[in-house]
Amino acid sequence: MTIVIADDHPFTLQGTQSFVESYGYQVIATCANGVSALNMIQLRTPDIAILDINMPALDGLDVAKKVQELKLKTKVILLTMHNEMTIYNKSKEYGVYGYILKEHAQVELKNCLSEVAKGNQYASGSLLNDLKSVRETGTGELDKLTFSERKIIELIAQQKTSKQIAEMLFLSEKTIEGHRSNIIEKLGLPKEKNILLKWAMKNGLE
Amino acid sequence: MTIVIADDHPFTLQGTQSFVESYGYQVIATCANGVSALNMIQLRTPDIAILDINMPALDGLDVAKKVQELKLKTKVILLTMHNEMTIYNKSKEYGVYGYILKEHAQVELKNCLSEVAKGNQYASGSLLNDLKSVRETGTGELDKLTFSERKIIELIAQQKTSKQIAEMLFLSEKTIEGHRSNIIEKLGLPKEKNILLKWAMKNGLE
DNA sequence: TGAGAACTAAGGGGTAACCCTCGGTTTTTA
DNA sequence: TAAAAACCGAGGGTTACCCCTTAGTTCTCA
Repeated sequence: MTIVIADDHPFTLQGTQSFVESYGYQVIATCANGVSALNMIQLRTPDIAILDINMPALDGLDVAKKVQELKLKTKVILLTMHNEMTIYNKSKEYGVYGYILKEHAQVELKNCLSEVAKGNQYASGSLLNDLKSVRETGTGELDKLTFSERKIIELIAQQKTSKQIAEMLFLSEKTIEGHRSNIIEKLGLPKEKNILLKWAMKNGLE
Repeated sequence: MTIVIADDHPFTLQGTQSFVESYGYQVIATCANGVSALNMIQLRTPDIAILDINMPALDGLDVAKKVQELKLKTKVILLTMHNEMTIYNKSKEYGVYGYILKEHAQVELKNCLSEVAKGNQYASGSLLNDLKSVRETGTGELDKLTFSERKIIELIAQQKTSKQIAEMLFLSEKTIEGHRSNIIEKLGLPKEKNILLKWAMKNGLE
């Protein structure tokens, strides 16, 4: 089984490599960014590519997308610092085989590798717990909103005022204000000034 | 020369250790968090402690502060993902010997270690360049602010209102409002509602 | 020692985000 | 078909942020 690893932090790259090799897997290349990782994957089509999500220029998710588009047989495993629901959803969309938080990476990656080696998809247990808690408190709440409400909260996240949103959607400012109140109530947010702006920015809807 | 390393990401921890050891230095302990790092430093007083800044509970900066307070002879080197001026300033305050960005950690740490081994302070060249560029474009703008202004914008980023800030600092609400205006002017921000909140959240001051 | 910066504080004015209530229309769905 | 959502809009109110000006104190530094 051949493996390519990409991470922009040299230490993490080296650490990941030596860890993977300590379990007897063969690392055929390491890359410091997404572009060279993609090149290497196209050139050598390894069995597995372990990619950091946060890389300059082309990130791990972009590479996963490209791998899918190019119909390469390489299975992608993503490593990430942050457990964000949106990234997790996208990664499923791009046919990623594994998604691992760096915090509990040691055990996870070992299990993940052996599962992926068998051809199975892998979603780590602790990851699911983490994501569950994220869903309960955070971005997953968006499901409760209607279509127009979601459209509006996106514009709020883009720093638009009610007046601007009203103009863009050809509606009255008062209508937008009404929607705002409904959104706040549905999300169970506290009664504060700019609470929607804060929420939208915190939940990375930009 | 004895070395202790602390990082909450196992791969980075392992990578840093094997890197340091490859140059013939002796790593006597590795820690997954700041608390155990501090314990280890007090117990063994190594020559050098290489600490990640972003760790849960007690971060690298906190440990550096403690080391200084306890008058330990251990020299602290900080590793960081983000190049923030405020952290750099604080690290100087706490007598930190080295401050290195993980992006160009390999060469940097090598030089840094050999310099610190000689007893010299080390500030990396590329770091200075990075910090300069940061100052010109983004978060570095904080330098333009005075001490109290910086304190206030931090609280703004923590979602505090002027009233709350006033109570916390035992000042008049009007004083805080005055500071807000000064900050906006110094940062050259446009005249919009909540512009400071937006700026602080965007620039990750939480 | 005197100018300038920083810090403190006040008054007064504008706007936007939020709150509440009340109406109406359309679409969905039980 | 009737109730239930969703959608649209209005009036009236509170509050927080921002703007402007003025002004006294303290501190630093040339």
